[in-house]
Amino acid sequence: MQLSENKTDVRNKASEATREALLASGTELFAELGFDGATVDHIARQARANKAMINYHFGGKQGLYEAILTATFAPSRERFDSLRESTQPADARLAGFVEIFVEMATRRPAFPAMILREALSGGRHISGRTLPYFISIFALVREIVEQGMREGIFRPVDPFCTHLGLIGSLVFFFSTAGFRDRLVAEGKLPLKPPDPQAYVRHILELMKRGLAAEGGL
Amino acid sequence: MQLSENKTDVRNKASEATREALLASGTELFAELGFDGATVDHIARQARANKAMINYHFGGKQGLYEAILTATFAPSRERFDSLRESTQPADARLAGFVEIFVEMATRRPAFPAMILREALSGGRHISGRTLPYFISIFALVREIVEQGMREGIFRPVDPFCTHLGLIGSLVFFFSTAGFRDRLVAEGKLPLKPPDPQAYVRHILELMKRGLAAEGGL
DNA sequence: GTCTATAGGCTGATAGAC
DNA sequence: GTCTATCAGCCTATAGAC
Repeated sequence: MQLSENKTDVRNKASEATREALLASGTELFAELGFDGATVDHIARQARANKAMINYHFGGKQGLYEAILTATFAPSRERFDSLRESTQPADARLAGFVEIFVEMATRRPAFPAMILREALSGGRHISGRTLPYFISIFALVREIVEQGMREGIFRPVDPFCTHLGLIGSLVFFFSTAGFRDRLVAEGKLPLKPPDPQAYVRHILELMKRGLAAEGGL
Repeated sequence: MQLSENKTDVRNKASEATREALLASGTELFAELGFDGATVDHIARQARANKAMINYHFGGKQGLYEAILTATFAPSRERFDSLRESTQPADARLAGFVEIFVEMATRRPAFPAMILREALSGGRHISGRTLPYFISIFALVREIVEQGMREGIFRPVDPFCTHLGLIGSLVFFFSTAGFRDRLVAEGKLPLKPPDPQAYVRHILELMKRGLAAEGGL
């Protein structure tokens, strides 16, 4: 009995390992090459797994893609939910949102590029059930801005514009980091690009000053 | 003689027409589906042209792609060059840059998505000669910010961060406009998204307040 | 669970008639 | 310049051995 369990454990672990390897290489290659650009052959080779394993574990290329999207969002879902119910002032909540986003982008560097590609192609590869979830997370910024205006911390601004401006500058920075690194490595970009922390500090300072209520300075 | 010339004219015009049609449908489909996602068959069909014409006019799919990138930038190239040599104060030049960018994005709505996709995939589909040109245009923002700091109009900020934040929020907004429109049309987004003019005004105001020198208010 | 071999479809490109 | 017909190559997915 114990032996049998151990044997199953080992098998599960091995199975789990190839599953994770496929998720990892898939994330990287989908982000860099897009859904059509990344081939299952390439993904499997990079994961040192067999091509057929993508079918076995995820039911196909499309299944792997969706599994990656949900697997990446899932760990931060709780943090977003608790932020949504937080009673902090608006500026602290806004900083909290950025913090969670940066943490996600740091843990899975390829993720910003994937959601951006999804937005570019009109959510073509996301299932109908997954889409509202993404929208609700990003709408959180909008809610926070509205709260800040009610509290008198922020000047009157369009919440949707503010939302898009913040998300845009964050997603753009993290999704194109690889490109900048490549340009620097090839000597095509003479300047050293900013590191993520410095960039985030810059954006938060810009938002703080740019959104501040007139009397609040 | 005259007859012969007319005949040539007609032929040239017809040829020019299919060329333009291929450029137009290519721009749209590359932006929406990416380089690998858009097939030459699909592009030719949408242009009501023959598949083989892509080879004849542009020497292949790759040739069409590069022709689109240069053809879109070319009309604005002079305006960027004159802005580079302008002696206006930094804040006016920054607004001028945004104006040219918005004009480009309005005339060719699919263009922001194309350059963004290019950045995501590390400039894989741009030839080595075209790349520096893109970089120099976007570096213009950095130069303007540095000028503003020298003039004392802007507070001390990292020019590269400012550059990335502005470009990011603009490119993101225009490249994902189609996605937002689709969500609204399908009733998945309850709010009406901002129109481009309102968004640009918002961003310029945010930058103006966010970058203002301490004593300058 | 993992592998190999292969099916079946689609892709970009071109040769050759008009 | 434009078209049709066709090619070779690559893609995803799967059947079947282990």
